[in-house]
Amino acid sequence: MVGLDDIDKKILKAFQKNSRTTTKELSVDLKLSSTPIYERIKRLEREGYIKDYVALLDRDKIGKPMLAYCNVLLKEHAKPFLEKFEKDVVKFSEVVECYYIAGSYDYLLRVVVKDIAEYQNFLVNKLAALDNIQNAQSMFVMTEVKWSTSLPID
Amino acid sequence: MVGLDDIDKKILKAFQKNSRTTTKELSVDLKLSSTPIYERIKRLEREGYIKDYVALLDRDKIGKPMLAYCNVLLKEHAKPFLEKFEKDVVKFSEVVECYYIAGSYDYLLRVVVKDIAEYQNFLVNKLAALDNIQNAQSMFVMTEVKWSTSLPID
DNA sequence: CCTGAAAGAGCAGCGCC
DNA sequence: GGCGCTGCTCTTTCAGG
Repeated sequence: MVGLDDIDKKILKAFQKNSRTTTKELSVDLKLSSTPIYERIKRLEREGYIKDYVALLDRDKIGKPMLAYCNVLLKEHAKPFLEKFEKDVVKFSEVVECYYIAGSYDYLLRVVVKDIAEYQNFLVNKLAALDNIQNAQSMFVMTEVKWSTSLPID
Repeated sequence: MVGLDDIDKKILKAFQKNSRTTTKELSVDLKLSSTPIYERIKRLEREGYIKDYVALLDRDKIGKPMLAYCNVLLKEHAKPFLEKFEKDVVKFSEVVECYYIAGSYDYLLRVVVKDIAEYQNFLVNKLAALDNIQNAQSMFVMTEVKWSTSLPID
């Protein structure tokens, strides 16, 4: 992590928790005026340390309380088959994350749905409807013990 | 998802993509003045639809390019054992997410680290150092095919 | 539940150290 | 690098339909 001093790191840590933190607040905490804070933030955005500012919503509140992870094993593993699967799977709105993984399966999906019926519909009519699916194993989340978009900053 | 009309949903969708969207921009898109937009946003915050505003950072840039999911199986499954494990695991800064799951394992962890060495240190000196760990199976992410904090809003 | 205006707060640019 | 000033934009409030 070359190119970041302690002040940059503190700005990033603060923004990971709450991106509405004002330059004024930061300038008090970090004992600087707001100009250098402002310029550091702009630099962090420009150089790509900060990718996005987003609102995090409550799954229960917006009617998608069910969360599952789904391990997918393909039949064919040549590159065109992987690309086809990836192209198809990213289109499903239920799939909010998809990873190509090393391990006993090929892909890991994070799937957000309303209920069991919607999950089953996803599995049967969408995922399994793709060709090249060998096997899909679902892990239903019972408890979200920890969830954070904050990355560790040493 | 009772209690949300189309305008609310559009605000939430916009904010999931970019929380810096101004009430002014929204007021143009949604053909309203900024007052109702503002009041709707405040209501969505107050009622908990919007949980947080955060900055999303680039893992590579901040020096944590390696991502793994780790399935954990415990030895003992009585409630006090689960609670003990959860209490311990949330303390690890590498573990950014932890789910109690139904399936062949007990927990699924999202682990963010610098490299293999840091992962091994996590696995051997932190996770396996807890008592009650029966087995831990790692899935290393090779490609992040899709990643989004945006939830589907019907 | 909305509009429009007006005050308040924070951002962004500039000259100087 | 950082400071302080200044204009500008967006947020927030409020009177009125």
